[in-house]
Formats: sequence, structure tokens, C-alpha cells
Amino acid sequence: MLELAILGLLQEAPVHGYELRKQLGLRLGGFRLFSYGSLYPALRRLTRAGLIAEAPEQETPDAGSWPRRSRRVYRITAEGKERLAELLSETGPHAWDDEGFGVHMAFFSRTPAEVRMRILEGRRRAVEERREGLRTALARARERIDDYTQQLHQLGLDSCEREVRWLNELIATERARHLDELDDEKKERP
Amino acid sequence: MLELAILGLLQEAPVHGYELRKQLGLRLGGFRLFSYGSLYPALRRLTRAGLIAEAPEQETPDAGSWPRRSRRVYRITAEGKERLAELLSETGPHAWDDEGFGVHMAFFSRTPAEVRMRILEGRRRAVEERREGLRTALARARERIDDYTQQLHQLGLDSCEREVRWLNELIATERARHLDELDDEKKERP
DNA sequence: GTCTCAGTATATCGAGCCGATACATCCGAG
DNA sequence: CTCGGATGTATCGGCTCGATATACTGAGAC
Repeated sequence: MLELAILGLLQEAPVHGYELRKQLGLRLGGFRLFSYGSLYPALRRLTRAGLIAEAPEQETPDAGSWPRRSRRVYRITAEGKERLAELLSETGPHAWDDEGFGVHMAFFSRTPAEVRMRILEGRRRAVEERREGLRTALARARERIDDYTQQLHQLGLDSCEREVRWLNELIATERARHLDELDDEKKERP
Repeated sequence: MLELAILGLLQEAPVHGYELRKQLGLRLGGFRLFSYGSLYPALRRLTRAGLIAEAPEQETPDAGSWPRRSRRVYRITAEGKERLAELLSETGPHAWDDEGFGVHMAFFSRTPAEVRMRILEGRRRAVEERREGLRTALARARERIDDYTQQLHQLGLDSCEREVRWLNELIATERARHLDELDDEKKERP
């Protein structure tokens, strides 16, 4: 997952580790923040694998051109772009579980349309399953489980329901977009 | 966290590893499911530390008394109960971050009232901070960030708002309960 | 002027957690 | 009667995290 996140960000612009982490935090909305203890080893791993490389730091054209302190700026390589395309096209369970879905969606603008669709639908199925589990647990457990736990489950259930609605809207939008594209093709080549 | 979860469950009844994991899954509403790769080493760790111990499996009184297959049933020790009380009284950030809050709340019925209050308020502060972060990010980012990422942040923002409302209700209930208790004391000893 | 604090930046270590996997038994369905 | 699925314990490698160390820079305090 971290691999996808790093390659996805480096694909947009070369950055150094510290900045990478900040960007990642912004992009993922803080719902997941990778630690330096994960980030720096991952950068070296990816460098060894040839997917990224150290890039010479470019000066800002004007100005003091103050000789910066040591920072390692990384750029994505051609192999890295291939690997990124591969990762973006994954449609396995990892692409829609709690860990992976956010990261995948944060780079949806680079993801093929049919892959987006499969991930969104997979996520919906997963959340619906969890929702059903919580529903039956809550129904069966009335009076057998303490109140705090019930409240906790209630919050979980509500957030599942809301995420399903949210996914439904996204999926509908995707479908509309897809139909538009088919429409355009028809107009261009009737 | 796992330590708290194990001690908390064993405090209610002695169980074996497999059952422990199922119970834990139920109790936490599936929002967190510890793997066997964590559970079994943890059980041995806690045994070595003297906080839990292997309990002889008791037969169901009547019936076939079928000689069960190998299972290691664990019970909590006196030291374990002390440790559990200690863990339940923790009010540090770990008690209200995403990892810890659910586990702590799942055992609130054994937690002192003022500790419950501090955890709930700490959680509220944390979620409010995250909410503000997402709000400013969304406000600043209009048109600078792609649509999918905005949708993602919107979902996060909504769920923060919802959780804050949920916490507000819980806190109000706690306060009312506390006032009732004070009231009772006054009636008993005016 | 210089002192101190907060932010920038890279790096490592131990501890712990996860997914995968292996292996054995029990039970009910076909 | 066999096969699959649930029960049950266990381990391993790899990854991740939190804590920690180091060091430079910029801005404001005094």
C-alpha cells in the first residue's frame, strides 16, 4: 500500500521524504499517516528495486539559491511507472479493504474506469457485509450486552450505512459518466 | 491494546485462544480483528508475565463428557486483575486514538466513571481536531484537488461530524448519570 | 548579538502485528 | 463414507510503528 502511495505521489512530482509524508497526509485526509519508520526504509527498498531514483535537487530559478541542507529528492523511473500502472489496476480484495480503499481512491484519477468501478463495487459489498454482521449482532444482543458496547456497535452500523449510500452515489455518477462516454463515441462514429 | 482486550475478556470468563478471538471480534464489532499471529504469542507473553495462567478445562457436568481435543483454556490471575485495573484507568492519548478508543470503550462497564469521562472528552477533542483539519483542507482545496479525493475527504468529514454528535450524546448521558448518583448520595446522607 | 524554540530533514532500532501457512480433529451433508 | 467446513493451536518472514537520535535553519525574545 505504501508502495502505491509513494509511486502515485512521485508520479506527479519529485519530492523528498519529509515532504512526501506531508503530502500523503493531506491526500489521504489524515485517515492514514505513514511513519518515518515505514517511509524511509520503503524509499530505500524502492530505490534498490529500481522503481524510483534519487534526483538532483533543482534550484529555484531566481533568488538567493541558498544551498539547501541535505535532502534526498526522489523521482519515479520508467519501471516505476509500469509498476504503478500495475498497482493501480489491481482489483483484488486489498483494493477495497479498510487499509487499501482510501489509498486506491486517492489516485482514482489515474485509474482505468472499469477498475474504478470494480473497486467501488467491491468496497460496497464489503461494507454491506460488515453492516449485516453488525445488524444481526445488535438484534441478537439486546439485553445480553452492556450498553456501551451497543452504542459502539450502533456507531459502526450508522457509519456503514452512510458509506454505502456514499458509494451508491459515486457508482451512479460513474455509470452516468460511462454512458456519456459511450454516447460521445456513438456521436463521433455512428 | 491486545493486552487490555485479552485481560478484559478473561476477566469475565476463562476461554481458549480460538474462542477468545471470536469473542473479541463480536465485542469490537468487527472493526478490529486480531490475528492468530498476534493472539497466540500474546497469550504466551502474558503467561510468562504471570498475568494469565492455563486453567484445567472443566467438563460440562452431565452428558457424554466427550474427551475434548487439545485446547488451552486460560484464566486471569490476581496480578492480571491488578494490571487490568491499571490499563482500564489509563487516560493518555492511546485511550482515545483510533486504535485504542474502541477497545477501551468495549470495557467501559468495568471502567471508573471519571476515567470514562476523560476518555470520551479526549476522543471528542481528537475527532474535532481531525474534523477541522478536513474542513480547512476541503475549503482551501476547491479546484486544486481532483474530485475523487474531495469525495473521500467529504466522507471523512461527515463521519467526524457524526462521531462528535454521538460523543456529545454519550457525554450528556454520563453527566446525567453522574448527577443522579450525587443526588442519591444527598438523599441517603443529607 | 545571541539564545532558544519550533520546524525541517534523515535515519535506526526493538517490539509487535499481520497474512500466510501448516497441521490435526470433529461434524454434518450428500 | 467421504469431503468440505468449522474448530483449534502454532510458527515464520516481512512489514509497520513509536520512540529516539542527530543536526541544521529561521524567527522572535531579550
